[in-house]
Order: sequence, then C-alpha cells, then structure tokens
Amino acid sequence: MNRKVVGGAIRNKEKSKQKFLDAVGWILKTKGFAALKVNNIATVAGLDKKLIYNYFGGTDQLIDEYLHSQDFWSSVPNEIDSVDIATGGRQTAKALVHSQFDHVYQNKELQKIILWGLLENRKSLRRLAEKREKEGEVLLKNVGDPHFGDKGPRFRAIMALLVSGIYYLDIYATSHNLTFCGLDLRSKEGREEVKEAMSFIIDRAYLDL
Amino acid sequence: MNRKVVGGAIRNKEKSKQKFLDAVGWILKTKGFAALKVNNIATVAGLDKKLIYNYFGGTDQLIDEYLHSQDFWSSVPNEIDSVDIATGGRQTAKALVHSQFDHVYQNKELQKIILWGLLENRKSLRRLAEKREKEGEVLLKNVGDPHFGDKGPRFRAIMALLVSGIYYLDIYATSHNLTFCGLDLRSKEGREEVKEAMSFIIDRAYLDL
DNA sequence: TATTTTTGTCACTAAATGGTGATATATTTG
DNA sequence: CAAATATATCACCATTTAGTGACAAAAATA
Repeated sequence: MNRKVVGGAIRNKEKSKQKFLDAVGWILKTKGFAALKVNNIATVAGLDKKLIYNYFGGTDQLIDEYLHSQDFWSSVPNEIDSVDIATGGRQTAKALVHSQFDHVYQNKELQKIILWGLLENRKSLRRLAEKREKEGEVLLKNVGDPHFGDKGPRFRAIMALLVSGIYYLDIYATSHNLTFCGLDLRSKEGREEVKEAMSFIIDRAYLDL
Repeated sequence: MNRKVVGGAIRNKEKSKQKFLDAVGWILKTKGFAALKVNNIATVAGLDKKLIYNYFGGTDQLIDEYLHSQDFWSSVPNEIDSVDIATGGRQTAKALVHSQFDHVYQNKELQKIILWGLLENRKSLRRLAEKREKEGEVLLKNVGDPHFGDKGPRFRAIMALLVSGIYYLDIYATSHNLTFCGLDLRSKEGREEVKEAMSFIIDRAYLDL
C-alpha cells in the first residue's frame, strides 16, 4: 500500500518544490538568467541543492518546469469589442499594442524571458515562442485578415514591426538610462509619443492599405 | 636609450595583441559573449592567457579594447541624396531602414552586441549605445526635423519603432526557425513584406503627419 | 511507541575557471 | 657572439561550480 504524502510543517515536498520554483522566478527577475545556477537557486530557496536533483532531476528540468508553470503571454485584453471586430478591429488592434507596450515595460521577468529566448536554444523557451505565435495567430486571423484581404500579409508585417519594436524599446528603456532616437522612453511624454505613433500607424494601415 | 620594439616572426607583441582581439571577435560571432572567458580566448588566439593580463590587464579590458576598436554602426549609407534631403528626406529615411534591416540580418556579430547591450551594464557597451544615438541624432536632425516641425517627436517615435523592430526581428529570425506574426522572416517574401511595410509607414508619415 | 519511509543536510569529489610567479626562448643591442 | 630584455610558456594555486553518497531528522504507519 502506498504511503500518504508527507505534509509536515517542517518537511514538505510540495512546498519545497514550490520554493525552488519561486527561487527561479525571483532570480530571473532580479539577477537575470545568467544567475540561474544550482548553488544559487538552492541558497535563495533556503534548501539543499541535492533536493533539486531529487525532485526535478537537475537545474535544466527545474527551469523547464518553471517556464511551463507560468503564463507569460496572458496580457491580452480579454474584453474584446465585437462591434469593433465586425468593422475591422481597428480599435482592438490599437488597444492591443498599447497594453502590450505597458505590460512588457512593467513585467521585468517577461523582459528577461524575451531576451533569453533570443540567446539560448532551450526547448521550453521555444515552446513559449510557439505559444505566443499561436495566440497571436488567433488575433490576426480575427482582427486583421477579414478586413485586409490580400493585404493581410502587409498588415501582419506592420504589426510585427510594432510588436517587436515594443519588445526592444521596453527592454532598452529598462536597461539603459539613455534616449532612443532622442526619445526618453522612461518619461510619460516619451512613452505617450510612442503610443501616438503606434495609433497613427494602425490608423493609416486601416485607412490607406 | 629605449629599446626597439620586438618585431620578430615568432614573438611579436603587436601581432599577439591583435590575435587576442581577433579571438574575441570570433568567439562573439560564433559562440556569443557568454563564451568570452580567459582560457577560451587564449586557446582560440593560440597564446598563453598570461599575456592577456600582461598586455591588456585582464579580459574586461581586452573586451573593452575590442569593442572600442570596431565601428559597429558604420552601415549608414554614405551617399546621401541632397535633393531628397532638401525635400524632406523621405527617400533617405526609407533607404536607411531598408539597409539597416539587411545589415543587421547579415552581421551576426552586431546582433550579439545589440543583445549584449541589453543584458550587461558594461561601460564600453554603453558608449556604443551613446555612439549609435549620437549618429542617429545627426540624421534625425537633418532628415526628419526640418520637415516635420512640431511633429518632429512623432516622427522620431515612428523611426524608433522601425529601428527597434528591425533589431528584434533580425535577431529573432536568426535565432528562431519560426514565424513572427505569421511571417517567415528568413524568406525573401517575408523580408520583402517587412520592407514594404516600412516604406508604407514612412510614406504615410510624410504624407499625413 | 517502535518501525519504516520520506524529507533534508552535510561533506566530499571532480571539473572549470581566474589569476600569478618562476622560467624558458626569441629578439635586439653592444 | 654575448648580454640584456621583451615575449611567451608552464606549473601551480584559489575559487566557483555541478553533482553525489552517507547520514540525520521529521513524519507516517502499525
């Protein structure tokens, strides 16, 4: 007969596993992925590194489980105006890029993940990229494609430039205290200017494409 | 009396220094900056690591000297159409982003530098960012500002989105064999679509801003 | 409570890495 | 050619890092 799971106050496997997962998140957010070493993770978790091998198999598997447990791309506004969609989805597209611009700027952990994905060939990171791509596909299919017809790819290219620009600019703003194209991306004015630019581009796409 | 510099075929300080600098560039391009370790650099250079300390003071100074010795942002087209500038610089702006889009895609070393700048707070990397910003400022002042007047900042925000989008998309295309917004950024068609999108955006900026 | 099993710690090995003093060799100079 | 010195190598130490076997302590079970 199988033994009951240990649920003591001092020794508790599930809580310990969670401590390791939390440690990964904390290190990622504060020190970056280069600091994700066994000894480091164990110290932050306040537990012995041996447990990482016992419970996960090693740091790689622990990190994979961490990445799998988070939903990094869930910032998509969930209330979508069906009237707007029916008329092409222009406002939805604008709301989307605006909220992404703010969300990525706030979420330092997401920034690290985005950079990490460009640097390392980890299967779980690739899965994250595929997931983002898949969720984006749903939106593009519903928002852009019906309205743009054969100009669909052109609209996609415009959105690709905006989204990728958002990623880079937000990470740049966080890591450098320096302007980009003369804009202070940490200031209210600078960020507002970028938002207006995104709105302008989307408006023109809907009007002139 | 000062001794003449050693210029032998087998032992030659200047050539050795250059070997170390070349090794840094090669490692950066092929393995990324995480592989820039003393032992590694020395092995690639085919010399003893002690010389790195003797000649540069350490890996950090060697890397700084390497970054200082390169002109990463010199891809700006040097033949500028003065007639176009006089009429606002629309074609110049387009040519600029098009050539940047190709240049960053080809130059893997530059890609690593761009990423590195977002990850590490190294003084010499900051200097590179400042240099890029300064060179960009010259262009924006001559190409955009005279034409856009009080809408100058808006045009700068649009260019910021395009340039940062170029960086991210090119690096993404290099590191992932995966679409972005459904576009294959490694294919001729996908890249052409992005260029057309950039042209469209710049055209609309000049016509409607 | 005594036994068994799970949970956790500790001390250790091995490999990788950064750094340096002693020494050997090539090159220049007299 | 011999002495002097710049150039380069080597052996070595200290630190960091990943990984593991032996053992201790807590919790469940009978």
